[in-house]
Amino acid sequence: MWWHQHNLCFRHPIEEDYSSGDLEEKVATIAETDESAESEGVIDSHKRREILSRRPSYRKILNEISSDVPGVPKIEEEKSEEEGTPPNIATMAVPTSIYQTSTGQYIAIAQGGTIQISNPGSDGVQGLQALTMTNSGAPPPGATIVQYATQAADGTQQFFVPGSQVVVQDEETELAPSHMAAATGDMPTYQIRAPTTALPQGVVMAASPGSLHSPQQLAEEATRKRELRLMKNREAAKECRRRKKEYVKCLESRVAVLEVQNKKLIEELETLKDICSPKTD
DNA sequence: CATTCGCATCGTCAGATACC
DNA sequence: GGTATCTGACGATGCGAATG
Repeated sequence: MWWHQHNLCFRHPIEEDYSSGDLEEKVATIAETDESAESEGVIDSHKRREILSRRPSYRKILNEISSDVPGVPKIEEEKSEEEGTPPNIATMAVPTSIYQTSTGQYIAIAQGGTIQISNPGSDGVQGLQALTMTNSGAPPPGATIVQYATQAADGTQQFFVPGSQVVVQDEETELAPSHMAAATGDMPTYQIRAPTTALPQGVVMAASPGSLHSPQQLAEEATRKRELRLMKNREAAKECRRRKKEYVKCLESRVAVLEVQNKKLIEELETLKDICSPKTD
Protein backbone atom coordinates (compact mmCIF):
# COMPACT_ATOMS: atom_id res chain seq x y z
CA MET A 1 0.00 0.00 0.00
CA TRP A 2 2.68 2.43 0.93
CA TRP A 3 4.33 1.76 -2.34
CA HIS A 4 1.31 2.68 -4.34
CA GLN A 5 1.04 5.93 -2.51
CA HIS A 6 4.67 6.72 -2.98
CA ASN A 7 4.49 5.99 -6.65
CA LEU A 8 2.00 8.74 -6.97
CA CYS A 9 4.39 11.04 -5.24
CA PHE A 10 7.37 10.02 -7.28
CA ARG A 11 6.13 10.88 -10.72
CA HIS A 12 8.09 13.85 -11.79
CA PRO A 13 8.26 15.34 -15.27
CA ILE A 14 12.01 15.38 -15.44
CA GLU A 15 14.35 12.89 -13.88
CA GLU A 16 17.91 13.71 -13.03
CA ASP A 17 21.22 11.91 -13.53
CA TYR A 18 19.84 8.62 -12.35
CA SER A 19 16.77 8.19 -14.48
CA SER A 20 14.76 6.14 -12.09
CA GLY A 21 11.56 7.07 -13.85
CA ASP A 22 11.37 3.86 -15.85
CA LEU A 23 12.02 1.85 -12.77
CA GLU A 24 9.36 3.61 -10.81
CA GLU A 25 6.91 3.04 -13.61
CA LYS A 26 7.82 -0.60 -13.66
CA VAL A 27 7.24 -0.87 -9.95
CA ALA A 28 3.97 0.93 -10.32
CA THR A 29 2.81 -1.50 -12.97
CA ILE A 30 3.78 -4.49 -10.92
CA ALA A 31 2.34 -3.04 -7.79
CA GLU A 32 -0.93 -2.42 -9.52
CA THR A 33 -1.03 -6.00 -10.65
CA ASP A 34 -0.12 -7.01 -7.18
CA GLU A 35 -2.68 -4.98 -5.38
CA SER A 36 -5.42 -4.99 -8.01
CA ALA A 37 -5.27 -1.28 -8.66
CA GLU A 38 -7.56 -0.65 -5.77
CA SER A 39 -6.99 3.05 -5.54
CA GLU A 40 -7.83 3.61 -9.18
CA GLY A 41 -10.43 6.32 -9.40
CA VAL A 42 -10.35 7.01 -5.71
CA ILE A 43 -8.23 10.08 -6.06
CA ASP A 44 -9.74 12.72 -8.19
CA SER A 45 -7.64 14.44 -10.79
CA HIS A 46 -7.09 17.64 -8.86
CA LYS A 47 -5.90 15.89 -5.75
CA ARG A 48 -3.75 13.62 -7.81
CA ARG A 49 -2.06 16.52 -9.48
CA GLU A 50 -1.41 18.05 -6.11
CA ILE A 51 0.18 14.87 -4.87
CA LEU A 52 2.24 14.50 -8.02
CA SER A 53 3.71 17.94 -7.68
CA ARG A 54 5.15 17.27 -4.27
CA ARG A 55 8.02 14.93 -4.00
CA PRO A 56 9.20 14.05 -0.51
CA SER A 57 12.84 13.64 0.23
CA TYR A 58 14.55 10.32 -0.34
CA ARG A 59 15.39 10.08 3.33
CA LYS A 60 11.77 10.48 4.28
CA ILE A 61 10.61 8.04 1.64
CA LEU A 62 13.10 5.38 2.56
CA ASN A 63 12.56 5.81 6.25
CA GLU A 64 8.87 5.31 5.71
CA ILE A 65 9.64 2.28 3.62
CA SER A 66 11.94 0.90 6.26
CA SER A 67 9.36 1.34 8.97
CA ASP A 68 6.77 -0.48 6.90
CA VAL A 69 8.91 -3.16 5.38
CA PRO A 70 11.31 -5.14 7.55
CA GLY A 71 14.70 -5.57 6.01
CA VAL A 72 14.78 -2.26 4.24
CA PRO A 73 17.68 -0.26 5.61
CA LYS A 74 17.07 3.15 7.08
CA ILE A 75 18.90 6.20 5.87
CA GLU A 76 20.70 7.48 8.90
CA GLU A 77 20.88 11.13 9.75
CA GLU A 78 24.59 11.84 9.75
CA LYS A 79 25.96 8.52 8.85
CA SER A 80 29.01 8.97 6.73
CA GLU A 81 31.76 10.42 8.83
CA GLU A 82 30.87 9.99 12.46
CA GLU A 83 30.09 6.33 12.41
CA GLY A 84 32.10 3.61 10.87
CA THR A 85 35.22 5.06 12.33
CA PRO A 86 38.12 3.04 11.05
CA PRO A 87 40.11 1.18 13.65
CA ASN A 88 43.29 3.08 12.96
CA ILE A 89 41.89 6.24 14.48
CA ALA A 90 40.04 4.63 17.30
CA THR A 91 42.40 5.95 19.89
CA MET A 92 42.41 9.48 18.65
CA ALA A 93 40.77 12.35 20.38
CA VAL A 94 37.31 13.24 19.28
CA PRO A 95 37.62 16.08 16.80
CA THR A 96 35.92 19.28 17.69
CA SER A 97 36.34 20.89 14.30
CA ILE A 98 36.71 19.36 10.89
CA TYR A 99 37.91 21.38 7.94
CA GLN A 100 38.51 20.48 4.35
CA THR A 101 41.41 21.82 2.41
CA SER A 102 41.40 22.96 -1.16
CA THR A 103 43.10 19.72 -2.09
CA GLY A 104 40.37 17.65 -0.56
CA GLN A 105 42.21 16.73 2.59
CA TYR A 106 40.34 16.77 5.85
CA ILE A 107 41.77 18.39 8.93
CA ALA A 108 40.21 17.59 12.25
CA ILE A 109 41.28 19.64 15.21
CA ALA A 110 40.55 17.90 18.46
CA GLN A 111 40.52 19.13 21.98
CA GLY A 112 43.99 18.89 23.38
CA GLY A 113 45.53 20.15 20.20
CA THR A 114 45.54 17.06 18.04
CA ILE A 115 45.34 17.69 14.35
CA GLN A 116 44.12 14.84 12.21
CA ILE A 117 44.69 15.00 8.51
CA SER A 118 43.10 12.63 6.07
CA ASN A 119 44.13 12.23 2.50
CA PRO A 120 41.78 12.76 -0.40
CA GLY A 121 40.49 9.71 -2.14
CA SER A 122 39.73 7.87 1.01
CA ASP A 123 36.14 7.81 2.05
CA GLY A 124 35.25 9.80 5.09
CA VAL A 125 38.13 10.12 7.48
CA GLN A 126 39.98 6.98 6.69
CA GLY A 127 43.69 7.33 6.73
CA LEU A 128 43.70 10.01 9.32
CA GLN A 129 47.05 11.14 10.57
CA ALA A 130 47.45 12.47 14.06
CA LEU A 131 49.61 15.45 14.76
CA THR A 132 49.82 16.91 18.21
CA MET A 133 50.39 20.59 18.58
CA THR A 134 52.31 21.45 21.70
CA ASN A 135 51.65 25.10 21.37
CA SER A 136 47.99 24.79 20.71
CA GLY A 137 45.54 26.31 23.01
CA ALA A 138 42.20 27.93 23.08
CA PRO A 139 41.85 30.36 20.26
CA PRO A 140 41.82 33.94 21.26
CA PRO A 141 38.37 35.27 21.82
CA GLY A 142 36.83 36.63 18.71
CA ALA A 143 39.03 34.71 16.36
CA THR A 144 37.25 32.08 14.44
CA ILE A 145 38.30 30.05 11.71
CA VAL A 146 39.02 28.80 8.57
CA GLN A 147 38.51 25.81 6.49
CA TYR A 148 40.96 26.59 3.78
CA ALA A 149 44.39 25.64 2.73
CA THR A 150 46.68 26.88 0.06
CA GLN A 151 49.74 26.03 -1.88
CA ALA A 152 52.44 28.37 -0.74
CA ALA A 153 54.99 29.87 -3.05
CA ASP A 154 57.57 27.31 -2.01
CA GLY A 155 55.27 24.49 -2.95
CA THR A 156 54.30 23.56 0.57
CA GLN A 157 50.77 23.29 1.71
CA GLN A 158 49.48 25.56 4.43
CA PHE A 159 46.44 25.02 6.59
CA PHE A 160 45.08 27.71 8.80
CA VAL A 161 44.09 26.70 12.30
CA PRO A 162 42.67 28.50 15.31
CA GLY A 163 44.92 30.98 16.99
CA SER A 164 46.13 32.72 13.84
CA GLN A 165 48.61 29.98 13.21
CA VAL A 166 49.44 28.13 10.09
CA VAL A 167 50.04 24.44 9.61
CA VAL A 168 52.67 24.10 6.95
CA GLN A 169 53.36 20.87 5.17
CA ASP A 170 57.07 20.23 4.84
CA GLU A 171 58.39 19.55 1.41
CA GLU A 172 60.74 16.94 2.77
CA THR A 173 59.79 14.89 5.74
CA GLU A 174 61.69 17.00 8.16
CA LEU A 175 59.88 17.29 11.39
CA ALA A 176 60.13 20.05 13.91
CA PRO A 177 60.08 18.06 17.12
CA SER A 178 59.18 20.93 19.33
CA HIS A 179 56.04 21.49 17.39
CA MET A 180 54.71 18.18 16.36
CA ALA A 181 54.58 14.62 17.45
CA ALA A 182 56.33 12.23 15.15
CA ALA A 183 54.51 11.23 12.05
CA THR A 184 55.22 7.70 11.02
CA GLY A 185 56.25 6.15 7.76
CA ASP A 186 56.12 8.26 4.68
CA MET A 187 53.38 10.47 5.93
CA PRO A 188 53.86 14.11 5.19
CA THR A 189 54.96 16.23 8.09
CA TYR A 190 53.65 19.54 9.22
CA GLN A 191 54.80 22.49 11.24
CA ILE A 192 52.93 25.13 13.13
CA ARG A 193 54.09 28.58 12.12
CA ALA A 194 52.92 32.08 12.41
CA PRO A 195 51.59 33.21 9.08
CA THR A 196 54.34 35.01 7.24
CA THR A 197 52.26 36.64 4.63
CA ALA A 198 48.78 37.90 4.14
CA LEU A 199 46.12 35.33 3.68
CA PRO A 200 46.08 33.80 0.26
CA GLN A 201 43.30 34.32 -2.14
CA GLY A 202 40.23 32.48 -1.09
CA VAL A 203 41.11 32.33 2.56
CA VAL A 204 38.89 34.29 4.84
CA MET A 205 39.57 34.85 8.47
CA ALA A 206 36.29 35.52 10.14
CA ALA A 207 36.01 38.16 12.75
CA SER A 208 33.85 37.81 15.78
CA PRO A 209 30.25 38.79 15.33
CA GLY A 210 29.53 42.37 16.11
CA SER A 211 32.99 43.56 15.27
CA LEU A 212 32.34 44.22 11.62
CA HIS A 213 32.78 47.83 10.72
CA SER A 214 34.37 48.57 7.41
CA PRO A 215 32.85 47.68 4.05
CA GLN A 216 35.82 45.43 3.53
CA GLN A 217 34.97 43.46 6.64
CA LEU A 218 31.37 43.26 5.57
CA ALA A 219 32.45 42.00 2.19
CA GLU A 220 34.70 39.45 3.83
CA GLU A 221 31.86 38.34 6.04
CA ALA A 222 29.62 38.00 3.00
CA THR A 223 32.29 35.99 1.23
CA ARG A 224 32.74 33.78 4.25
CA LYS A 225 29.02 33.18 4.46
CA ARG A 226 28.88 32.33 0.80
CA GLU A 227 31.77 29.90 1.10
CA LEU A 228 30.09 28.30 4.06
CA ARG A 229 26.82 28.01 2.19
CA LEU A 230 28.55 26.51 -0.82
CA MET A 231 30.39 24.05 1.36
CA LYS A 232 27.18 23.00 3.07
CA ASN A 233 25.39 22.68 -0.22
CA ARG A 234 28.26 20.67 -1.64
CA GLU A 235 27.94 18.22 1.21
CA ALA A 236 24.18 18.25 0.90
CA ALA A 237 24.41 17.40 -2.78
CA LYS A 238 26.73 14.52 -2.02
CA GLU A 239 24.39 13.24 0.63
CA CYS A 240 21.41 13.66 -1.64
CA ARG A 241 23.07 11.65 -4.38
CA ARG A 242 23.98 8.95 -1.92
CA ARG A 243 20.38 8.77 -0.77
CA LYS A 244 19.15 8.68 -4.32
CA LYS A 245 21.43 5.77 -5.11
CA GLU A 246 20.15 3.97 -2.07
CA TYR A 247 16.62 4.76 -3.10
CA VAL A 248 17.15 3.40 -6.60
CA LYS A 249 18.71 0.26 -5.15
CA CYS A 250 15.68 -0.11 -2.95
CA LEU A 251 13.40 0.23 -5.95
CA GLU A 252 15.39 -2.35 -7.84
CA SER A 253 15.16 -4.87 -5.07
CA ARG A 254 11.47 -4.15 -4.76
CA VAL A 255 11.07 -4.79 -8.48
CA ALA A 256 12.83 -8.11 -8.10
CA VAL A 257 10.60 -9.16 -5.22
CA LEU A 258 7.42 -8.11 -6.99
CA GLU A 259 8.42 -9.84 -10.20
CA VAL A 260 8.90 -13.10 -8.35
CA GLN A 261 5.63 -12.55 -6.55
CA ASN A 262 3.86 -11.81 -9.81
CA LYS A 263 5.28 -14.89 -11.45
CA LYS A 264 4.10 -17.04 -8.59
CA LEU A 265 0.61 -15.59 -8.74
CA ILE A 266 0.40 -16.19 -12.47
CA GLU A 267 1.47 -19.78 -11.98
CA GLU A 268 -1.05 -20.18 -9.21
CA LEU A 269 -3.73 -18.77 -11.44
CA GLU A 270 -2.88 -21.20 -14.20
CA THR A 271 -3.02 -24.09 -11.76
CA LEU A 272 -6.40 -23.00 -10.47
CA LYS A 273 -7.68 -22.61 -14.01
CA ASP A 274 -6.60 -26.16 -14.78
CA ILE A 275 -8.36 -27.43 -11.68
CA CYS A 276 -11.59 -25.53 -12.28
CA SER A 277 -11.90 -26.32 -15.96
CA PRO A 278 -10.39 -29.73 -16.62
CA LYS A 279 -9.98 -30.73 -20.22
CA THR A 280 -12.75 -32.99 -21.52
CA ASP A 281 -10.76 -34.98 -24.04
C1' DC B 1 47.71 7.85 -31.41
C1' DA B 2 44.04 11.20 -31.62
C1' DT B 3 39.27 11.62 -31.50
C1' DT B 4 34.71 10.60 -30.21
C1' DC B 5 31.25 8.77 -27.34
C1' DG B 6 28.97 7.29 -23.24
C1' DC B 7 28.98 7.27 -18.55
C1' DA B 8 29.89 8.64 -13.74
C1' DT B 9 30.81 12.14 -10.61
C1' DC B 10 31.07 16.64 -8.92
C1' DG B 11 30.03 21.67 -7.80
C1' DT B 12 26.81 25.14 -8.25
C1' DC B 13 22.37 27.42 -8.79
C1' DA B 14 17.58 27.92 -8.16
C1' DG B 15 13.34 26.52 -6.60
C1' DA B 16 10.73 23.53 -3.54
C1' DT B 17 10.14 21.82 0.87
C1' DA B 18 10.89 21.27 5.88
C1' DC B 19 11.44 23.27 10.15
C1' DC B 20 11.21 26.55 13.88
C1' DG C 1 7.65 34.33 7.73
C1' DG C 2 12.47 33.50 7.76
C1' DT C 3 16.04 30.15 7.54
C1' DA C 4 17.91 25.64 6.60
C1' DT C 5 17.83 21.70 3.93
C1' DC C 6 16.80 18.98 -0.11
C1' DT C 7 16.89 18.04 -4.86
C1' DG C 8 16.35 18.78 -10.06
C1' DA C 9 18.95 20.81 -13.59
C1' DC C 10 23.01 22.23 -15.80
C1' DG C 11 27.72 22.41 -17.08
C1' DA C 12 32.49 20.81 -16.30
C1' DT C 13 35.65 17.16 -15.82
C1' DG C 14 37.72 12.64 -15.95
C1' DC C 15 37.90 7.97 -17.50
C1' DG C 16 37.55 3.88 -20.33
C1' DA C 17 36.03 1.82 -24.62
C1' DA C 18 35.40 2.09 -29.44
C1' DT C 19 36.75 3.84 -33.85
C1' DG C 20 39.38 5.70 -37.71
